[in-house]
Amino acid sequence: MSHISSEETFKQILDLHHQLLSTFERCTGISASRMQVLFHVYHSKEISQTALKKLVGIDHAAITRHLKQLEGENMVIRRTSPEDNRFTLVKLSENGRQQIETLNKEREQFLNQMQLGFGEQELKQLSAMLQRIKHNLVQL
Amino acid sequence: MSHISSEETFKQILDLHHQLLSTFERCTGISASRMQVLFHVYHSKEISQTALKKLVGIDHAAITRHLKQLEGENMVIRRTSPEDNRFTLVKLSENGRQQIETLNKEREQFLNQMQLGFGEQELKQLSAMLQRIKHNLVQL
DNA sequence: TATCAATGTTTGATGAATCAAACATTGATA
DNA sequence: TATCAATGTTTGATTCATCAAACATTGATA
Repeated sequence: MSHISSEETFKQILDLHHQLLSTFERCTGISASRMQVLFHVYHSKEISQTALKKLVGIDHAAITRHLKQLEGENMVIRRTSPEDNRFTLVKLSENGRQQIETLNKEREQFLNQMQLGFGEQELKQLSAMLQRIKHNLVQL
Repeated sequence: MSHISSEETFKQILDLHHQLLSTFERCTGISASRMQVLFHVYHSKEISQTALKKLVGIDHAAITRHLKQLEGENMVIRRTSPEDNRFTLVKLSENGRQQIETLNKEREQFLNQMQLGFGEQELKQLSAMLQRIKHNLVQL
């Protein structure tokens, strides 16, 4: 039945989301969004918090909280931009640079296992379907 | 690139999850999990909290919290089972029965819009893919 | 020079889930 | 009858995100 089917899809996405996050954290020892923050800081050398918010896709307040905690754990260094004091710039600390190697490997392992058995075509197809659902929601 | 692709899928699921929950709440005025609780209570006439936890797929502590709030809003009635005092049974209140009609319509509308343009075959295919990803995670 | 709108960040509050511990109840067992 | 393991529920604490408000900074404008 069509209704059961769409409810099923909805539940599956919610459930998968939960599985993804908890499995990611179990495998890497760090939450997915915090890893995403570190990942982008690593790739950007130095980046502003507002740019991070756009890349990671979470609220600026959450970005600040994550970074302050990572700063406290000596993973990143933050400084106010001399060019514009509104901007807080972030880069990996020495300790952070050392730990990012392991974290990236674990992250990659997780992502590889997640898509195991999927061909490029299937991933594109899945991506397209998820995009269509998102587009449908915009109409509401 | 394969790695970019799998990261993309991951981000898409996280993003879609967020869009689904916030759009659902905007359309119905109630959170998705709370609606799920009401939906199952409605369909079961009377049900235990522990059965609800299994159907809705969230923690027993969260179930208790949702139900106590719904009880406070006069949506449900809870009682200890005379057969076994460990079980708390839940059913819709009179007020709840009246409101569930509207909520169900809004929920159905949301689900119909979510899957607009999807054929049965495509939904099955999407479902299968999400299932495969979940299965992959179990291996970690 | 003072004022204004916009931007970026920080902090408090809130909602929802999980985790853990505490408590009550049940049925089995010695 | 007392003890035990298992089950169900409740509550406190925690995590993470969003929302809102407050604050600092910037560049434009009068």
